[in-house]
Formats: sequence, C-alpha cells, structure tokens
Amino acid sequence: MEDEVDRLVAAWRRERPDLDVEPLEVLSRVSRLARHLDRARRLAFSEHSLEPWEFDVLTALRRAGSPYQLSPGQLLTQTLVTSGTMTNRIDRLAKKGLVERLPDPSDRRGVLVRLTDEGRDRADQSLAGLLDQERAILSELSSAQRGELAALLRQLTAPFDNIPG
Amino acid sequence: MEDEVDRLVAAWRRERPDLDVEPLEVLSRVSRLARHLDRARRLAFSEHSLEPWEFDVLTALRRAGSPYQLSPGQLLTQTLVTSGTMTNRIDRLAKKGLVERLPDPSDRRGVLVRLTDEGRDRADQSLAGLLDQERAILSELSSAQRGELAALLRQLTAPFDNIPG
DNA sequence: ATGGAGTCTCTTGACGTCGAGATAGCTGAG
DNA sequence: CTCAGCTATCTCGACGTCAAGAGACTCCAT
Repeated sequence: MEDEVDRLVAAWRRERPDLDVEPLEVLSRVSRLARHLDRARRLAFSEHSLEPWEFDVLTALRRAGSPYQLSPGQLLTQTLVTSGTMTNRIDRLAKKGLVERLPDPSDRRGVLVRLTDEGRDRADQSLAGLLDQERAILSELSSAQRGELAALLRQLTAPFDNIPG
Repeated sequence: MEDEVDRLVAAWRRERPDLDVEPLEVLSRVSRLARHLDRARRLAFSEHSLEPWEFDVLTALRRAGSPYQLSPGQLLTQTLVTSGTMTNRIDRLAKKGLVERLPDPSDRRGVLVRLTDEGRDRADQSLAGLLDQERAILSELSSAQRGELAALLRQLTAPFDNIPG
C-alpha cells in the first residue's frame, strides 16, 4: 500500500532528478509516523484526562521504581525536553498533586521529584491503555517483523542516546 | 549497542512484570528518534536561517512543481498541522517574501499559496543540506537494511495516510 | 584553603501550536 | 431556486516549548 511519503519521494524525483532523495524514504516516515502517534496518544490519554507530556513525566518516575523519585536532570534525558520546559512541567504536576519536589540530601543544588500515590495510580492506569492502542497499530506487522523493525531502529537511535546528543 | 529504549523496557519489565511492553520496543523508538531528528534538523537549517516549519511549507510547494502553488488545505495534509497553524505560517512566510497568497480563480472561498523566486531558492538550498545530514545518520545501516526499514515503516504509516486520520 | 571551571535548576520573554468557533462561499435535493 | 449542510480559510485566546542566561552549589588543582 502506498503512503504519503511514496508520493513525496515521487514528486522530488520528478522535480529534482539530480538529487538522491533515498534518505527520505526512512526518515520522513519516522517523522510523520511520530506525528500520527502523538495525535493518537492525545486521544487515548484524554480518556484519563492526562496530556502526553504528563504521561511522559509520570511514567519516567514510575519506571524508576520505589520510592519513585528522580532528579530533574534525569527526567531531561528521558523525555528529551529542555530544562526550562521540565521546570514548568514539574510545577504544573506539583500543583495538581501528582508529584512533589524534595531537596536532594546529597547535593544542595539539586532537587528530587517524587511521584505521589495518586500520580502513581494515574501512571499505571494510562500505561495499560497506551499499550492496547499501540498493539492495535502494530497489528499490521508480524511478530518477526516487529522484532526486525525494533532492531533497525535501535541502530539509528543508539548513537543519539549514547554519544551525548 | 544498547539505547535508552532498551533501558526503558528493562525498567518496565522489572516494575510491571505483569504487562506486555513489547510495543514500546518499536513505537517509543519512533517517537524518540523523531525528536532527535527535529533537533538535528533545527541545527542544520540554522545555517540557512530557516526554521523546520518554514522548510516543511516551502518544500511542499517546491515539490508541487511549477507554478509552485497549493491551497492551504493541501498543505495541511502534507505537513500534519491544524488550519490555524497553517494560516499563521503562511502569514509569516508571506511577510518574509518567501510565498504569496493569490485568490483561487475557481473557488472564491479558496486561496492559493505560491512560492516566490526567493522562496524557491531557499527550498532548494536547504534540501541539499538536509539530505547530506540524513545520509550521515543513515550510514549506520547497509543499503539493504535501509530498504527493509522503509518498507516496514510504510506498513505502519499507510493506514494513517490513507484512512483519513 | 581557595579560586575557577563545571554542574544543576530555575527564570524570563518570544514564539509556535492547538482547538473551537466564525465567516464566506459552494452544492445538491426537493 | 432555495436552503440546509458542507467545505475552505481565518480569528483568537490559552497553552507549552525553547533558548539564553542567572544563581547557587560542587569539585579539583593548586
């Protein structure tokens, strides 16, 4: 089945036959798919009245395991936003009672963000919903194909995630 | 090589062994990679003093071929933004002299957005730069692997691009 | 000890996006 | 021919993000 990127690549080959646009076959699909996923997630989370950005922060803390706390800096590398954005997110989540800020006992510059009980429940509930939705999207592929796809993507993300980025 | 998603999945398996988190192996990588690509593109375009959103609009028009014009509605489906956003983008690009708005002769509700000569040059210049950058990122993969990856991604994007979405 | 480089978090202002609704024009069934 | 419903674009206010930089603290070489 054809997708929008097939049309886009065909258009470039017509307009700029001098250029090699093969990279777009992969990377434009990644960007567009991410955009579609954002929209789908926004819908899925709205049932739990959660925004995607709230989900990202709450689940990062949830994954950390008891006592469910991380520094803002650790949250940055997991969520790929800037520090100003994270300060703002923590402020808003704290105002809603889903996280709380504690002083870091071992570094007086630092802060620890801890999930409240309610925050933890919200994270657990919405994760299950998200996984259902994602399974539906991935049902286009066989189990083997999903494995291949994950492995290929890992090769592209690893350099970003390991070299500082 | 391990990436951040490997760590994320391992953490979930430890914290929520009852859940099947396999979908994250694919879709979290897609979202994170898209985010890394955004940052990389922002950097690449800053050499041409272009923002990614400007690139998206200008190249959509460039691809359309002479006379390089599309309706705002056609630009929406290519760029995956809302109509309010597109109006705003066109305003700003028009103010910079990179596009101009013309009345649609066949529908008085409608408008056509046309690339100016300068807009066309900027699109052509920045596309070449982007392709170089993307080729570097994709050099992690063999040509055959890039082909596989593109095909697998197409299977996931096609439903979004064809069923209205 | 101490000074300077480095690190961590927060502040600020500009910017871009979204969602909902308004407006104007098209279209087809009756 | 007409009017109800549809489509295309724009308006507007709320919101979230970013980049740059400030302030507080730590760490290491001297």
